[in-house]
Amino acid sequence: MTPPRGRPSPDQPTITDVARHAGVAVSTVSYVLSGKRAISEVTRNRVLASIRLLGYHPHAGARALASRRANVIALVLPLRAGMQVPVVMQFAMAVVTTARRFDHDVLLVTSDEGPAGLRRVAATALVDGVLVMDVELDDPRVPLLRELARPSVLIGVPADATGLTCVDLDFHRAGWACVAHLAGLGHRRVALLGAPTAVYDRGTGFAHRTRAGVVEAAGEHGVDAVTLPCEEGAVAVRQTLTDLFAHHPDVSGLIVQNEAAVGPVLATLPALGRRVPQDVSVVAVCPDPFAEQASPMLTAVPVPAEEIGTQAVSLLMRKFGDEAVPEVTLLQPRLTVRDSTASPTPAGAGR
Amino acid sequence: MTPPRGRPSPDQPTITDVARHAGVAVSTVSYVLSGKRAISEVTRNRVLASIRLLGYHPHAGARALASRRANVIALVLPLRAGMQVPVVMQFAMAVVTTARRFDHDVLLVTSDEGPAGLRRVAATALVDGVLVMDVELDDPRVPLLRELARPSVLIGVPADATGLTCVDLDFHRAGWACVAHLAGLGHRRVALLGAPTAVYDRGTGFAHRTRAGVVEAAGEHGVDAVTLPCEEGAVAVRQTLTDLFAHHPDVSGLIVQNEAAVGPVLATLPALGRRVPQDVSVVAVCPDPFAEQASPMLTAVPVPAEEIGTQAVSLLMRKFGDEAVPEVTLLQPRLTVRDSTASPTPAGAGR
DNA sequence: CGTGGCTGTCGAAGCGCTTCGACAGCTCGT
DNA sequence: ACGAGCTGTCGAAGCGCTTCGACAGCCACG
Repeated sequence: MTPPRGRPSPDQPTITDVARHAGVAVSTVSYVLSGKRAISEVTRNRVLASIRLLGYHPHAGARALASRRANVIALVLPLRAGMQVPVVMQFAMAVVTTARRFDHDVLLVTSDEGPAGLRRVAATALVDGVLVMDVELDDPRVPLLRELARPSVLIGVPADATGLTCVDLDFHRAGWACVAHLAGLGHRRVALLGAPTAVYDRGTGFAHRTRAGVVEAAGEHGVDAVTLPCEEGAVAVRQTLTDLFAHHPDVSGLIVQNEAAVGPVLATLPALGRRVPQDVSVVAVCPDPFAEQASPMLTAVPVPAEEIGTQAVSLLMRKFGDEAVPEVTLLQPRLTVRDSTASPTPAGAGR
Repeated sequence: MTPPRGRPSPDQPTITDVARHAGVAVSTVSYVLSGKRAISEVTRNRVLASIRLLGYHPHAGARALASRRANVIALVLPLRAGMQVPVVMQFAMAVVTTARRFDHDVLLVTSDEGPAGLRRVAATALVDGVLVMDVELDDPRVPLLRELARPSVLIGVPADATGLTCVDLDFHRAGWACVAHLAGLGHRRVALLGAPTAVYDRGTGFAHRTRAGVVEAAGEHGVDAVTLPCEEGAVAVRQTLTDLFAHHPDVSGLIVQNEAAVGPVLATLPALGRRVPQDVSVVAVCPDPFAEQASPMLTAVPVPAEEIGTQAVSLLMRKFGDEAVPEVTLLQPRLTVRDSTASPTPAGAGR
């Protein structure tokens, strides 16, 4: 008997309702809201009062249609869970928060939709611009981004960045700084426990760059550096460390860039008879909270996920405003010294 | 000399362009796309060919305006980083993936916008419905959700769920199952290492429910259960465990529900002279990957983040279709036995 | 052979908003 | 006292799409 779905609520008020209620033209209401033309104090107040009273909110679709701006940006995140999850999350939050400050919303897109996902959201004008995270050195989305009608900002730097806008931590320098720190303490043999093999194979920039930085710094400082991938999970980490010390018993400095491995590494070393930092020093490349919650607290180069997110959004907004922006923005790493690094002890060194 | 921004690209094609190119009416193109009216095979093919040829994509805003459906849902996620980050991520990914299967996109909203954020996205018709995660027992957003014109689904169950749609793991039973498992193995004294204090204070449902389940099961099985909050970080965990064993030296079963604490707990116990599982059995409530990567592999009640996400989206879609859905959907926990639990050894028990 | 019911297509009326050009009143400078 | 130049407001024309009612042509039935 009752209709399938009554409309008990007298539908959301539209700008027309507001105009009628305030006794002005629709366009006047629009100008009050956008501020694009001068409106007298009294009229503005009358309109604002009506807006509040009626509980008016402009319809996003209509606005997007008429103004050709959706006020939404897309954020493309890697779905591959496990790895660097906290960083991704932290980053995402920074993006949303910053976007809101610019009066934009954020549409979440997963990497596994691939280039098609990008094309879809861009072509349908669902979003005004795109933020792509976890860009690989030779990423299939890069050419697409170049020809896309909408601005984009990449997190991570592909092999060829011409015509793009990229933001990232300078991982090369980060790796470099870790080695420099250890070398400065007197360590002569260090090892990089890097990302999982799959990450290197994928051609992920930050993994390769860190390694390159480590190798370069090792050369400059005259220390031996062995670099090896490191899978996730306590068992895998233990295996990796065991192997490492079997082949290189005199490694006294460890650089860990896989945040998922940080905990297990710290847990495993004592079990292997190596104390931190007396027998082996550990430097991590990971978010600060991680480093501070570890025991001992870790000397680390923090990954400034938040700052990267903020920067990325800001750059995108500047592009919306047709400003010219640099192709590559690399944030400088700062190494924070905590309790996990020390000069090698003679005993440790003599092992 | 050049105009501020030339329009070298001949603007995206519109439905009108497609219609003209295919020699049909605009409405015909629309019907081909929506399938809401019968279109002859030959016309459809002609239209589809034109669409492909011109690279046409319907304008999301226009579509939303005319059809009153944005095909976007909002996902409200807690910003509080640290805690259960992987679960949140896993969940978010499941939501996006499932939403895409229903041809919807996902707008990311942070909890810290509070009720205002919800109101905004709902009132502007930016989204058709809302998914709210991390709902507290007495959540300020709940009343708003009740009166909102758009459907919503909550992850987590507030104190009063009438008129709402909620999905969650049955944490009460999860806690219950952990105790039952330990009791079955012969443990007589168990402890719950719960969420951080702040989480209980916030009135977060799952924390309270798990504890209640633990307490109830303890009563039924005649075992002693002590429950205590547990902060994050290796140091805090060590402290908590030390205190625990100081006051309750004969606890032989541990239930850990704070996933961030799982690693540290496993690392700390041996250091405290308790082997797992010989001296103390450990059951976790955490995502499966975590449990499997730990060493030893953990007996655990997995948090089915993915299934919850999928369910939540499905329920929301059903509500879009005006279907009736249950107010509360509780997923049943399944306890997976691995290597971290065993019967207490006489020696261990006699401690 | 007329009539009723399909099927496939069209045209037009919006959806709610932005923006452009027009223009009524004013205020000034002369 | 008069036009120039402001200021503040209005009306109307879209933006690109969906959807409703109309209707031409066709088949089949009695």
